[in-house]
Amino acid sequence: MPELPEVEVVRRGLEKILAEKPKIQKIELLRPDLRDEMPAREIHKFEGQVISSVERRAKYILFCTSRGALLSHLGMTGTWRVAAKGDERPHDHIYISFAKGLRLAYRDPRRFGIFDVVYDREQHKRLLHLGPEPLEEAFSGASLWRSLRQKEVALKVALMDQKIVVGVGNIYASEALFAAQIKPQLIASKLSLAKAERLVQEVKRILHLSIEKGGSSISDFAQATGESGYFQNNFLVYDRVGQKCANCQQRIRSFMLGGRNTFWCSKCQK
DNA sequence: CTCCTATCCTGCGAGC
DNA sequence: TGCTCGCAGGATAGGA
Repeated sequence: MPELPEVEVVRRGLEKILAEKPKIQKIELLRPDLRDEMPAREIHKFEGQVISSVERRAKYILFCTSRGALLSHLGMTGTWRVAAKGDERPHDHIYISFAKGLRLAYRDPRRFGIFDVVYDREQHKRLLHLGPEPLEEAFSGASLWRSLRQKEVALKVALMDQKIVVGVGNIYASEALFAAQIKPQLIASKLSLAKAERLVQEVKRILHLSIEKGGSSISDFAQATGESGYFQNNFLVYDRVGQKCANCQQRIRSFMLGGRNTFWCSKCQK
């Protein structure tokens, strides 16, 4: 489900919920594994710790304490919510309990998510090889262009490669390429510097706009606070096969690229 | 190395 | 209506 905007919106929701820096009373793992086995022994060491901040790196959420952090990745279907006593649902896999009956629940039907501990952010294997944050200045047209020079894959595939830039998934890759009027199947190394500048500008604009709209609520995505997002109403190509392009009379088309459905306008995107 | 494919898992909607 | 099939926001192991 979640690409950078959705993860950032969830992070902000959790930050608000945990604003008073509560102490973790109890962590319950309702099963041993999500995508991977969870390090139960290490996770339970966080009981008694205070969550001092909720941070994000790429599509990962970090519940930070003075002794390290709990790392959460939402996979395709992961959600965090406040679950009062009695509010248990199928596919709830983790409960984190605090004082005053506050309890966070992690629910993830497909279990593609990750829950792990991080002591050294520079060393953790999931964080080690990540590319730049798209909303930071280090991610520029020039930097993207440089990192694509040797890439002989389709531009959309490269844009979704977390070593090139983090946080951009299947929806925002299609949307950004449409906005920049570049065809998804263009070989990445063939992208001109000028087009790279344009693409970076559109990636940043779209991600910012989506965060502002609360992310995209397709299927059952919701913020940690339970509200839904509205950016799905701004999709111009994603999941719009057969509908008219916003710029021309052409119908939006789709095809598989790197195993992922890819949406584009063959007239606008060159 | 780089690139591509299959795979993990459940739910849901399309089509018969 | 009820069934089967294919596909869904991600990431990675393993083969070419």
